[in-house]
Amino acid sequence: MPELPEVETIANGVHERIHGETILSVWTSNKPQTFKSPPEVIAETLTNARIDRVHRVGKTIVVDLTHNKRPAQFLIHLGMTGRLLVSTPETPIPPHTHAILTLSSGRELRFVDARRFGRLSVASDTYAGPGREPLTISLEDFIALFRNRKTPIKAALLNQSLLHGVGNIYADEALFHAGIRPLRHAGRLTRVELTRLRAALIKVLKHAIKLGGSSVSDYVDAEGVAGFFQLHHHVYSRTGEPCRICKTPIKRVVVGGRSTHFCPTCQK
DNA sequence: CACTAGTCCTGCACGC
DNA sequence: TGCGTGCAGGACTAGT
Repeated sequence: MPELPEVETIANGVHERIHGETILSVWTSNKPQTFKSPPEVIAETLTNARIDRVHRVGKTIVVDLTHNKRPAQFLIHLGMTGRLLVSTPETPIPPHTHAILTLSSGRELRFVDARRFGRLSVASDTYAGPGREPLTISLEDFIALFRNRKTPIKAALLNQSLLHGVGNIYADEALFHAGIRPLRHAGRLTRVELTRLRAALIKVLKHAIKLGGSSVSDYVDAEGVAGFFQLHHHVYSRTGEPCRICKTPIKRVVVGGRSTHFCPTCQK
């Protein structure tokens, strides 16, 4: 379940491996829902394009291209199980491979996605994402995002048109560190609470980026996102286990259709 | 417009 | 051991 820190680490790792290369050819699978742009448009845009930079906007990996001296972008959303692999052609093609880009070095960039929640597309304009970047939004803008919202703060944090990049894990962790219950109405949080929430969110995201950054090679080349499973969650997926601060059992509720974890003592 | 519920998809944990 | 069941969730759609 790659969220902002995972996507950023993967994008950086892929950038280091393949920037400057030219895409020689493109193969796509026949699973239509994987392709938000028509596969033939994707192939046309990518073939003979040079890869200038691989970076992240929200949860989307953005590949900046130059094609016939004009800019273009290849957008990769990993969904739940999407993986980007830089492989040699001799490496067996894993099941659920949906796109293969042959690069000028002879290697291949492969998109593999078992559950098929991932999406591939191309953009001619600069992709800006659906919302605001959690790591750079100002405090005043952050506070304004939640003003008058009646939805639970957890649901608001998952709303990508407000902040993009935050998913279920880091929403729960940020609310824990801010001491705020996930079912609180977003619009009723005080300035002080929202100030704490923004700080907590930035802290957990940056911490996760730091941990992931040291193990890039593990999951770009090899199996899945192993580097992230060692993350030290305080609440996520710890239902019934003792709170790391006060030992109260962590509770699980469903908010916005997502499982949500919190400490009934530490979070008010 | 704001918000919620349902949908997609497959691997895996779990229970008998 | 092996099978069946249910759960996981990001983003989109349809409905209130």
